Amino acid sequence: MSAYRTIDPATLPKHFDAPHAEERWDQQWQASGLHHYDPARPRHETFVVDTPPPTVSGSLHVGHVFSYTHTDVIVRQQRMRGLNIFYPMGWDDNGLPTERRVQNYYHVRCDPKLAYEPGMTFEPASSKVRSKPARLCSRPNFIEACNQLTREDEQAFLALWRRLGLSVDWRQEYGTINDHCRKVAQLSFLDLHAKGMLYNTHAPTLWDVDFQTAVAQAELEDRELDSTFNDIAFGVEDSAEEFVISTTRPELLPACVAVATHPDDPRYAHLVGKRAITPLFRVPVPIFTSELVDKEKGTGILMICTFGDQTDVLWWREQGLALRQIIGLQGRLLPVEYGTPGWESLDPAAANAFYAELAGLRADKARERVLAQLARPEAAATGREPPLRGQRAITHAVKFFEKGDRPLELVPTRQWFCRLLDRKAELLARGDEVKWHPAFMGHRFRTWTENLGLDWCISRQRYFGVSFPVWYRLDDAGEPLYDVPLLATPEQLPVDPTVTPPPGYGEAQRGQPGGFQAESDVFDTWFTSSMTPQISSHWQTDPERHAKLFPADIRPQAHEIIRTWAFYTIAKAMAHEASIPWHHVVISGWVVQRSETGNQKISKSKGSGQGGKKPIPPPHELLDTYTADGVRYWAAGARLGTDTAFDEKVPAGGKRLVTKIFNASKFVLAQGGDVHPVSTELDRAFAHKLLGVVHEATSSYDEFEFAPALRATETFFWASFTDSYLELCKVRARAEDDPVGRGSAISALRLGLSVLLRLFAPVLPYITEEVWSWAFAEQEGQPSIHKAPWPSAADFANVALPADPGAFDVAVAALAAINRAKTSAGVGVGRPIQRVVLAAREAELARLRPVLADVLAAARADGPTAEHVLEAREGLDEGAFEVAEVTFEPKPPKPGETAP
RNA sequence: GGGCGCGUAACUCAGUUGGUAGAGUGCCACCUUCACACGGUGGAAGUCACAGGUUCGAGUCCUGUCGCGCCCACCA
Repeated sequence: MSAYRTIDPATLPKHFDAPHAEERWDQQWQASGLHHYDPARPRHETFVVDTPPPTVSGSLHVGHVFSYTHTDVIVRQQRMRGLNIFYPMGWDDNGLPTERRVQNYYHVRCDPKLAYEPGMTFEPASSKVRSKPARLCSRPNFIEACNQLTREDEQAFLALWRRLGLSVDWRQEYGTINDHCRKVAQLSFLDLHAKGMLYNTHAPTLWDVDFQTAVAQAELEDRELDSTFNDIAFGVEDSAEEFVISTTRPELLPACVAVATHPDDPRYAHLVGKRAITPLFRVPVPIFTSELVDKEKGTGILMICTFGDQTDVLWWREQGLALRQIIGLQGRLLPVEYGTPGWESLDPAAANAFYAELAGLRADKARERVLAQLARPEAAATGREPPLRGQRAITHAVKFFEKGDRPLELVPTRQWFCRLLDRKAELLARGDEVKWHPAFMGHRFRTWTENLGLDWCISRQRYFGVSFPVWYRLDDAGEPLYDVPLLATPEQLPVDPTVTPPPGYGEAQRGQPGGFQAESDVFDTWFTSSMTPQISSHWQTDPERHAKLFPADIRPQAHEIIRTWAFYTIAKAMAHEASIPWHHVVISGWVVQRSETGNQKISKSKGSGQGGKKPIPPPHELLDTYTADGVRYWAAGARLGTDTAFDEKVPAGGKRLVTKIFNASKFVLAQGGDVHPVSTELDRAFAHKLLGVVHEATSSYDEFEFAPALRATETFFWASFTDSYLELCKVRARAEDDPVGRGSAISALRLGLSVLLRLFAPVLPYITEEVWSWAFAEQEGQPSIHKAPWPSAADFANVALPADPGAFDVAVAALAAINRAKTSAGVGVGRPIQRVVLAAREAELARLRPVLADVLAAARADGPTAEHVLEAREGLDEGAFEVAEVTFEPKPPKPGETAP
């Protein structure tokens, strides 16, 4: 007969040394290749994660820890199911956030006109340096600075991820600006172009005047601003009549090209077809009707300018209106001259005099100036009264670039677009094909797609990004021919067209008539990010790998980027391969901070500590205080898609759980003896109850819902395992005179601990691995718990069903009744009992008898002279036990004291 | 304006198909107990936002109202 191998608790530390264990196990896992993807195994045995590449902007916050833990918990559970895990990590290092951070950190600005300066170095800028103008550098130098800083930032992220225990296969690491990702993005461009989905055009585009770049619809953000409705009188051509329009943007008056009213509005019907005369500039503009005009808004008649909003663009196109662009790329009013073609005026001299006061001003300053002008009588288009007739304060939503500080303008520029509007139905169908967790998040995708109003603008006038693999031929006059772009060949990629000439051309022809000119724009970062599944699968470069990794299984992400990352990724997979990019989207909520005014998101850009409450500590402090397992416990407690208010009590509870696991494990594994099967009724009933928890946790994980699984496991662990079962079987586990009962208890304790450790392992990788290594690694022949089989009915195959599945709960209830009696008598639960009378209904007493010996032992009512009486009392509730009478042994004297 | 989610103990949150309201923290009392005082036992604490409805029975289903958050639309 074999005996259990035991541990000697004296050889273990008093408390779990989490920091050292975390470092030791992380190194062990890296060394053993535990997290490595095995390309030899087939697709159906593989679980593929399309990990979100975090934006490497330097600030790490608790929100990162939260959502990345979610993914890792899911991944670890899948690994224990025996699946071959593909879990990569990328760094989203290109794009505006990086440029902005580099500008601030090194106090530099990119000037694309400068020449590359080899050997230029970048140091963090001191406050002294910051007080001077920023250093200018060439585009290649600027990109070097970006690369330098992102490398540092990536190291900080990597260190955090490792400590948090993310079971990433670090061999699959990438940065979105690296050669591989640039190549995939450029291949995507070539494929979309070949499929006819791309076009470039010169048209009014959403433009950020600070960042000097176009932006896409998906990057818009509405902000409520205070504004003013200004009532301005217009004249009517060949008439003394006037009418009043309302506008929030009087500075666009010089760009007015038409006036519109509703077709059913009797107030202005007589004006339709005539020409209006603008005040100040006295420009005649057509008056027409449109269903889009709201009769109730303002005065019911409005001016159309190039361009105040999207509706202006629509009317401008439909009506073939004039283009009078006055807002320049930098957001200042451009010089114009009335009296020239396109700028007709009834009084060009006066118009030019007024406009001269405006030219060069920023839009906001121009607004004040125009309003001052409109208050002057000579501004009127007709009559003598000043045209400004009234002002009303309002608040209204204004479109901003989500990263920007000034309202967006609509400025005609040349941009590249990807056609999406004509494929909405297919996009919606793909969205339905994907399973969203939680399901209601699918609505966001649907709403966004249904309301899409613009094709995807994919070009950005920035520097640190992926280049277009495009050049344009120059005609004999040196003008670029945009309609027939020269494309790179796939073999050339990745390519920077500003450095490399197009196929068939020499560098000497750059910028020469008859030669070529590079496209200097870079891709929208989402153009690259939307390829993360293909970046990992090596789409178009490794078909075998691609087939094994695409589509992925899960896409974990946050809900605010459903319209960008999820949407564009679905669009790309649809366009390239008529496929979905992944089978499941798993959405994490936000970490929010409570405040008087409501909940605030812990923002990536703003950092924590908003809202006047105690700031949330940065991740490394949380890990120091609560250990990696404790912090993971906090994150794993949140249901998918649900926002969570950060409360330090929760990770503190996680740390407490870790300590409890440590101590309970020491106790269980210290119990030794000959091996016997689980046979005693109490042990069988305990095991049976645990099997129910296994089923519950497993079905939760089937839906990627780790929180209910953790909750069920934890509840059982505290209430049933440590507080109850350990107490109930403790005496028998040491009984020298009952080898069978003792062996049964020890087997059940070990089974319980083994199963519970494995149920906890995805959430608490460190403590579970630590305990596993003490005994189970050898016993089960599996060195790491993270590759041990996920608990199932197979673990209980050798445990016979209990005669009464509820016997365990009956025993717990009886013991609790005795504990109640001890507490109300003011004695400790460890005090031995002389005599106890336990009352319950006869049915309960019958169920108690098979487990009575364990209950009495746990209650210390099993001494040689102890008495117990079971008293049938039918008046009690079902399942209830009551102590009718109890007397205790006298308290033994403390050493040194004399007995009374 | 439309949609989605949320509203449960002082705080943070669970609550499966409708069947006597739960946990952790905090609070109170007691207990040194041979895994653990980073512990244990017990206790107090809720008009399940509000109002109707369906039902023998509603935190749960239906309708409406209020509050909070988010998504989308409007943006003259």
